[in-house]
Amino acid sequence: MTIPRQHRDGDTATQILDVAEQLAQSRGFNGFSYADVAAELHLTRAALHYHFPGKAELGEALINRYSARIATALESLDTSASSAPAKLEGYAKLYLDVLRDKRICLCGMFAAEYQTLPPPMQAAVIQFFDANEAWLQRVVNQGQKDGTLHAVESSKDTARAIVGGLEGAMLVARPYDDITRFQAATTHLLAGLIAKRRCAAAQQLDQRSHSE
Amino acid sequence: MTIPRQHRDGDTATQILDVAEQLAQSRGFNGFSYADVAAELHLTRAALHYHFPGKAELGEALINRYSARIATALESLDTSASSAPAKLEGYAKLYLDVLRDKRICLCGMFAAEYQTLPPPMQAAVIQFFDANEAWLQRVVNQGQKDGTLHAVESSKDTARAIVGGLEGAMLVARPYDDITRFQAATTHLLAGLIAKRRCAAAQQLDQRSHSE
DNA sequence: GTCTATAGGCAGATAGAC
DNA sequence: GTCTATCTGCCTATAGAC
Repeated sequence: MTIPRQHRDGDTATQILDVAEQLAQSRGFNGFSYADVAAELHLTRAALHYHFPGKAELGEALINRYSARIATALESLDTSASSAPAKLEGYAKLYLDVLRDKRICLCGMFAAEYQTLPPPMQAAVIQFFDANEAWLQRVVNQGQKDGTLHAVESSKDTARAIVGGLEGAMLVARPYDDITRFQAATTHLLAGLIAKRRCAAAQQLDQRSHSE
Repeated sequence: MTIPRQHRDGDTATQILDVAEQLAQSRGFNGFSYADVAAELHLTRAALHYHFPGKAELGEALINRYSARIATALESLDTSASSAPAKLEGYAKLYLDVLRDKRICLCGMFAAEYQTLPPPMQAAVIQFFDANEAWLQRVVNQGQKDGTLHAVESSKDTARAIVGGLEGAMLVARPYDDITRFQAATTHLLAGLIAKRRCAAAQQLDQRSHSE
C-alpha cells in the first residue's frame, strides 16, 4: 500500500512549519528567510513556495498551528489538573518548556514585531492572546468561587497580568539563558493569588489608603 | 558668533538617533533600514554612514543613550519620590509613557531580537537589564527595611519579576493599543508588594503547603 | 513536488565629487 | 557634512523543465 500523496505533502509542509517555527521563535519573523528554512531541509526556496505561496501565508499557518496546539494543551489541563492553582502552574510550565528550548512564545515574538506584520497575521496574534486570557479568566473565576485563589483585581485584569507577566519573563530570561529568572517571575505572579482571603482584603485596603 | 561645527554635527547625529529610536521601538532593529531614517530626515543613506559607520554602531549608540536616559530618570526618582512604593509607581510610569507613544521599551524589543544582534549590542542589552534590576532591588530592600514593602521572594527575584512583568505588559498591550492592559498588570505586580506583613507570612505558609 | 534559472527590489556599505 | 553613483549581496517571488 502506497503512502497517499496528501500524507507526503503534509509531511513536507509539517517539516517546513517545524523549522520555520523554531526560527521565528528564536530570531523573529523578520529574522529568518525562506533560504534559511530551505537550507535546513535541503530544499530550494522554490519548493517552499509550492507549499506556502508567500511568507505571509507561512506566518499565518505558523500562528494557527501554534494556537491550536496551545488550545489543546489548555483543554488537557482542564481535565488533568483539578484545582485552579494547579492549572495556573500547568500554564506556566507550558511556557517554561518553550524557554528551555531557547525560544520565546511565538506570539510574544510576533507581538514585538506586530507593526511590521501583514494584517492577517496581526489578527491571528490578537486571537491567540484573547484565547489565552479567556482560559485564564475562567480559571481565576473557578479559583475565586472555590476559595483557592484570591485576586485583588477583576478576573479579566488578573488574567491579563498573568499573560503579560509570563511573556515578559520569557523575553528577559532568554538573553541570560537562565530559566530561574522565569521561575522567579512565576512564583511572584502566583504568590499574589494563592493566599488567604484576609490577605486580599488587606491588599485592597492598603491600595486604597496608598492612592490618597 | 557662528555655531561650532561640533554642535551642528551633534545635532544631526541626535536627529538620526531620535528617528532611529522611534523606528526601533515600534518596528524592531530588523524592521527598519538606513533608508527609512534618511527619508524621514530628508538625507541620503550615505550621510547616515558619515555619522554612524554601520547599523551595528547605530544600534549600540541607541542602547547607550537610552540606558543613560533611564539611569538619569531613576536617579531623579531617588530624590523626588521618597517612599519605596512611590518609587515603584514612578518606575511603572516611565514605561507607561513609552507605551503611550505606541512604542515598547527599546531593550524589550532588542531582547526579542537578541539572537540576531551583533555581540556589542547584546552586551549593552544585558547591561540595561542589570542596571534596572539593581535599582529595583535597592528599592525593594529599602521598602522591606522601613516596612512599606513585603516581598515573598528575595529582593533580587522580586526585582526580576517586576522588570519582566512590565516588559511583558507593554509587549502585549501594544497590539491592542490599550494602556489599561498595562495598568492592570502594574496594579497586580505592586499589589502583591504593597501589603500588610501578616499577608506576606500567610502567602509563604500557603506556598509551602501547596507544593507538598 | 522539486528543481534551475531568473527577475526585480531593497539591504548595508564605500568611493569620490562638491 | 552631504551628495551621486555604484557595488555586492540577500530578499521574496515566479516561470517553466523534469
